[in-house]
Amino acid sequence: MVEDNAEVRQAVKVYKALGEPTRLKIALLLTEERNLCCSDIGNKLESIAGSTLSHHLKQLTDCGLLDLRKDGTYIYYSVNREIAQKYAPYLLE
Amino acid sequence: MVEDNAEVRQAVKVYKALGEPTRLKIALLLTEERNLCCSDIGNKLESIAGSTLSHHLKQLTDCGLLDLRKDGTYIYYSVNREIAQKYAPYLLE
DNA sequence: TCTATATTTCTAGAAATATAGAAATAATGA
DNA sequence: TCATTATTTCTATATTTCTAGAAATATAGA
Repeated sequence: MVEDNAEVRQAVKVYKALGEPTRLKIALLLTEERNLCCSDIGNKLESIAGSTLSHHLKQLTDCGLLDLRKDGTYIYYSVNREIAQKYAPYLLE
Repeated sequence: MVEDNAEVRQAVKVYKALGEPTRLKIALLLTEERNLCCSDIGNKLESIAGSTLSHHLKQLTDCGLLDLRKDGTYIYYSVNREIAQKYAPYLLE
């Protein structure tokens, strides 16, 4: 029987986060270019409300796939390569 | 900019399929044990309606993650290792 | 302090998804 | 043919998710 442990629960969260077009694009974007802030990301996507973007970034960080670094008013995001490597190395190709 | 090509769309589908606890468990189950039929899978999960299981299996096969082989009344499922390897090798560990 | 900018939280509507019962379809064997 | 079993499709309902506007919070600089 398949266990329902913390690792499986994290896997579900990671895959749920990546299973949405905008979020997968954000993840791919951040593997190409590290340390983008929220508004940089918004500018690279087409017409997305800040609140929507914030919602997506929260899911990507909550599952551990993105790390963030605060610098003044800005928050810079990058892909956590360990988590990406574990669950979705496709992102890193 | 991140392209919105067929590969990215398949990735979204695969991750969406895996981003739900029951479906991830089914995928993990089928990497442990190949060629289970619908009702075998149902018996290994706790209390799930046949129609619900059918719905989940459809998503897993539609995205290419599961292969199926019909034999009489039964349909045997197994993980497509190429797709799993590409998008979620975590399944194969 | 005042202003501007970045980001989040709150809220709500619209769309998508999960679930299961009932009916339908398909295949087998008596 | 009839009964049985496996699976899917149809339908409805409950829940979740996506989206964005408005308001709130946080930081920096004038």
